[in-house]
Order: sequence, then structure tokens, then C-alpha cells
Amino acid sequence: MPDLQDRQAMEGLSASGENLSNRAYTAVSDMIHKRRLRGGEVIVEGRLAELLGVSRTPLREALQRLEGEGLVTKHANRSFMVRQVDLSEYLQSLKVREILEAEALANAFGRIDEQELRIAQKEVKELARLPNTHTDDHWRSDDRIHELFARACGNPVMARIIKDLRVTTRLFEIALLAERVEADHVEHKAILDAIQEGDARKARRAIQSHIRSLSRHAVKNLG
Amino acid sequence: MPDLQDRQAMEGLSASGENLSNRAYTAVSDMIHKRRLRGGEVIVEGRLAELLGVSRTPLREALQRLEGEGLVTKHANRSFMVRQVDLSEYLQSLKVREILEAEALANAFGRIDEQELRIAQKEVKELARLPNTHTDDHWRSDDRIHELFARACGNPVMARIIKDLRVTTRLFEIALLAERVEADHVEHKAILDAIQEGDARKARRAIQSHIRSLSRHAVKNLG
DNA sequence: CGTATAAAAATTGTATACTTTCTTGGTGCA
DNA sequence: TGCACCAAGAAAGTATACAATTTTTATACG
Repeated sequence: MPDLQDRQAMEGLSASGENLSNRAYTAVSDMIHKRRLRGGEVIVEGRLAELLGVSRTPLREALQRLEGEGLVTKHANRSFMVRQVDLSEYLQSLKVREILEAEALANAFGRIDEQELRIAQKEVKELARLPNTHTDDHWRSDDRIHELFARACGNPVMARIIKDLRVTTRLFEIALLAERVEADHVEHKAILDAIQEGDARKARRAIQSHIRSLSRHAVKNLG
Repeated sequence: MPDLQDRQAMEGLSASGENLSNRAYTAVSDMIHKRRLRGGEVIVEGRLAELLGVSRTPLREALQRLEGEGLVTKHANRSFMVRQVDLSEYLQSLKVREILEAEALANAFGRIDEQELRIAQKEVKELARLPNTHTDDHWRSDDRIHELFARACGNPVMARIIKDLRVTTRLFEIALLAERVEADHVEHKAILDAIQEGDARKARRAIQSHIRSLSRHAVKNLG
């Protein structure tokens, strides 16, 4: 079982969410994304509440909220369980992402903030140079790129769906990862380049091939 | 304020969700969809809990879950508020639906259960004959048709997203409605006919023009 | 030695009491 | 008359106590 670390992370959050419910929410969400709580693991409320230093009430509320978002589920009508994303769901999600991100990118053309594009490009270049792949940084960059055009597409509903789908796929990718990092850099760069050149067709192909590449990689390593 | 009706509906649910949390959840969800709780309305926990005959604890959990699904939101960091879908969000959602439902329909070709198709067709025909448009029936038919190919498309993730989007759009349409019913019948029939003929192109056009027709109607009446 | 059963422990479900925070209305002073 | 400040009330946030349910363990019997 994880030690004090999570509790301390939670206490460090004192400023953020204000109330314990919100703090518990982000703390648990974090623990899931950081794999301190693994997919399929059963959550026992009492223990986790104590670990986070709150009573069960706000923790339960956090869990209900997370259930609504699909990060945890009810196991046999009783305990909560950390959501397990299997290969099949991963591939299905990627398929939808491929469709929607291509569409979003097309609609975003001409509306993407120049400066944000610069920042994203610089980040990719730096990451490519670094030998050691610090995963947190990698994902931050990944987020930035994909949100770049999702947010700019002029359709917040679409952006939200893409974001949710990326939560799902991320959940799965965390387990996989590692040897993908190199390919990600190259493919990300291709997308950003196409955007900068103003070549919509090329950008569409780039995002599609990026996502398809993720699918192929997953199937190869697990299918 | 609504009277005993909701409370009784809730008590009638005794069999379904088993525990009070779940019962409160479906009860509130129902109240929202049936417009007994209107978009933008502020929910005061104590009152609603009393109305439903439960303590605040399970009601709050239900509300948190509904928040995760987007049916209610937090107002000014405090009270819950029934979600208000505005025209802009409605149109955005329709846009995504247009993309995804067209895709789903394409993928569903050849996998749609013959019998379910028959049932849907019969239902449309009957509704078209009836002079009085009983809204519940209309929507049940609407659900059946759109779920027909969403479920058959082979991608449950996509199906789930379509379903969620239809919750959003339905929330908006309930307010509008009425003179749409006629057009809906015609357009639904066109979709089903195309499916039966096995004409994928035609079906795609039919679903797209159906959804675009919804957009146009909304803009005309409210934009 | 295995299985069935009952008692105990653990865990979730619910209510309630208490605390904190926000809102509202009234009173006093400029 | 208008504004500011304070008090009282209302509503949300949290903890805890208790009830209902499930799981585990221990013991007795076949």
C-alpha cells in the first residue's frame, strides 16, 4: 500500500479545491492517473479516507463524481473499483478520436494562436533532445498539442468529448508507454509543422496517422 | 413547487435501484428530463431531500453523480443548479452528432438486426397515423431509431458518446418540440428506408440531413 | 480432513448533529 | 435618506454514530 506520499500531496492541495470534497476528488483522480491506484483495484472507503486525512463523507462524494466521469465504477453493487481500460476500449476510443480530432483540426485552421503553436513546437524540440524521457513532461507536451486545436475548433462540446476520450486513452497508455516516446515526438512535430505551413490536408493526414500509429503499436504489443 | 407526485414516483421505485442513493439518482434524473426541474433552477438540498423522503446524504451523492454526467452543475461554488442547455451548445452537440452518427451508421451496415428494423419502421408508421402527438411515444421511437445503428456500429465507446449527446440535445428539444414531430416522422422514415434498401450512401445523407434539419429548425425558432 | 454453520469483523449505506459559510434584514450613524 | 456593519437565519460542508449487509474466521460435526 502507498505510504504517506498521497496524504502529503493531498495536504499540499489545501489552496486548490478549497473544500475537502474537491480536494479528495483531485487527489484520487491524481492517484489513478499516476497509477498509485491501479486499474481493477478495489477501493475501500475507510482506508482511503484515512490515508487522505478526511472523513468518508467527502471521499464518497468524490468517488460518486469520479463514477459519473467513468474513472471508477461500482463493483458488484458495492465497493468502488478503479476503472480498467482494456485494449478493445482503447482501440474504440482511438477510432473516435481519429474522427473527431481530424474534424477539430480542420475547423481550427486559421484560428490557432500563433504563440501557443510556437510554445508547443519548442517543447517538442526540447523533449526530442533530452535523452531521458521524463514521462510527466512528455504528457504535458502531449496535452498541449492535442488541446491546441481541440480548443481552437470553435466547438466546445467537441473539445470536451476529445478531452474525455484522451483521459480514457491516457489511462491505458500509462501502462504501455516508453518506447512510444520517440515516435510521438516525430509525429507531433509533423502535426505542428503542417499547421504552421497552413496545409490543412497535410495536417489532417498527420493527425490521423498519429492516432493510427498508436493503435498499431498497442495491437502489436498486446493484441 | 411540484407536489407529492415526485415523492410518490420515487417511492414507486422501491424495487429498482435498491438503495436510496440510486433511487434519488433516477428520481432527480427523471425530474430533470420530465421538466419538473427546469434548466437553471437552483436545487436546495434540504427541500429536495425532504420532497423525496430521504436524508441529504444520499441525495447529495446522487447530485454529485449527476454532476459528473453533466445534468447538474455547481452554481457559484455552492448550490447545485439544473443544467441549462443553450442554443449554442445544442447546435454544437448536433454538429458532433452529425459526424458520429453518420460514421456509426456506415459501420453498422450489414449488422443491423432485421427484426429491430421492422419494429422501428412499424412504430414510425403508427405514430405518423396518430393525429395526437403523444410526446413520450414520439421520444421512445426517436430513441429506438437512433440507438438502432449506434448500438450496431461495433464501437460501444462511440455508441456511448452518441447516447450522451442525445441526452444533451433532448434536454433542449423538450422545450422546443411540437411542430417538429411531423418532420421527424418523415425524416426517420427516410433513414429506415435507406437502411432497408441497403443503400449506405443514401442512409448517410438521410441521417445528416435529419440532423441538419434539427439545427435549422432551432435557429429559425430561436436564433 | 473437509465442509457447513454461526459468530465476529469489516465494509458500505444512511441519518443526524455539528461547523462553516453565505445571505438577508435591521439598526445606527453620517 | 442612504450606507455600512452586525446579527440572525439559512444552506452547504463535514464528521460521526449507527444500521444493514457482506465477508471472514473459527469451531463443530460428518
